[in-house]
Amino acid sequence: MSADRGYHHGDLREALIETSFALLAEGGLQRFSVAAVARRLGVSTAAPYRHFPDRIHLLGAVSAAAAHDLGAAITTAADAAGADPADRLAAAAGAYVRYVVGTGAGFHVIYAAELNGLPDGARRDQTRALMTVLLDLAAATGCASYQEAVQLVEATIAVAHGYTSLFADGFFARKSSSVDAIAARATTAARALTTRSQQ
Amino acid sequence: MSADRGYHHGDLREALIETSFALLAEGGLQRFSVAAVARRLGVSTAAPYRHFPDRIHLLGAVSAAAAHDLGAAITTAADAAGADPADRLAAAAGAYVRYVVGTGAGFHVIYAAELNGLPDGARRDQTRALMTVLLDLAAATGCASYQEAVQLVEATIAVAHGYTSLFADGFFARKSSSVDAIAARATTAARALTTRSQQ
DNA sequence: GTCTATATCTAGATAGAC
DNA sequence: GTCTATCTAGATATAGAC
Repeated sequence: MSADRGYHHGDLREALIETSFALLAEGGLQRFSVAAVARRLGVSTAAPYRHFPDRIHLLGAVSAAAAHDLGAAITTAADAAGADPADRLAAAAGAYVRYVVGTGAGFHVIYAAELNGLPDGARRDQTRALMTVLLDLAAATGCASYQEAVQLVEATIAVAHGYTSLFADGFFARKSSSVDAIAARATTAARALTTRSQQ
Repeated sequence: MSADRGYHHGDLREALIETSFALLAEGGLQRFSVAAVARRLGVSTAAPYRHFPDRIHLLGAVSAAAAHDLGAAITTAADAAGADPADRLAAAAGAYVRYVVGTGAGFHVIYAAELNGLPDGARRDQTRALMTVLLDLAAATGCASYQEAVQLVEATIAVAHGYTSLFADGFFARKSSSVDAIAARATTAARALTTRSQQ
């Protein structure tokens, strides 16, 4: 989902997906529009409809690509974090922040309710793989049950998504606003989720 | 911001604010529109403009009311949580989830970037008061500095906002989807943020 | 203070020319 | 495969009647 593409007039389909990421990163789903993507690429507003039947299918393709790339980013970050399972899961939160601030495509896009009816096999495979990556990281920390692993994943993503979303809304003070600073805080907060309670 | 209002034809201004909350709770900022609020109240789409010069000023009034009510909800929850400062701050996360799921008006609305230019004194006072409530709760846990308290507030809100926002996007499985269940998990996760690390 | 009517804008989506 | 042109729909906002 990130490899060898010719540029539009060559591969408009791939260019539409890439430019969708750029638009999402700048203005969120709020300001995303098929027309804006087309304008950004210098093609007519009708052109995208040769490649995607409607807006939802374009977002579905973005969702699939994001699930794939985010899963890869998380795996890479976990491996870089070393052997401790709790550190590896916490690193996933930091990777989430960095990926989503850069692309605008977090879980609110990947798992958007409006995509639920889409019979998109590629997307289904990528989202399942992403969830498997997360559940494996959570299970490795010593969860007693599948249910517990699910809830640990939810908590980790909630922390990461919360930081990302407040950051995107411009909530954090200027001086604390570097992506890396926010990612580091998300990692620290996520790490606390697996620390055995000991007051 | 929640007391004695006659109904529209009596107090349309107040009714517009209340109905804005209902719309935000149902569809988020995404689907909020002045026209939809008017329709819901059975008045013409022009009527709101007799009370607010434009959409932004209506959202500003919503922001002020939300900051006030959320601050009150957090104070109440903290007091109900008892004397332990860490429990009191964690309770704020649970109160945030319950309030924002019910009203749709979280920090992304209260501190929305599009409201930054608004010279709205009431809103400024309410948002400052809300932040003071949170900083006091954080400081009481034994923060070494103002900066540390700010970051603890940020982490607590990030957790709460993350849960809320994933919940609103329909991410959680059906069976785990009661507001109270999500609020409880947010409280637990927030509580972990102040637990002294001890592996 | 509210209504009807309207002007303007933007988005989604389609038809038909090239 | 892309363009021009166009239709529809919904939103913001204003003007003027009542």
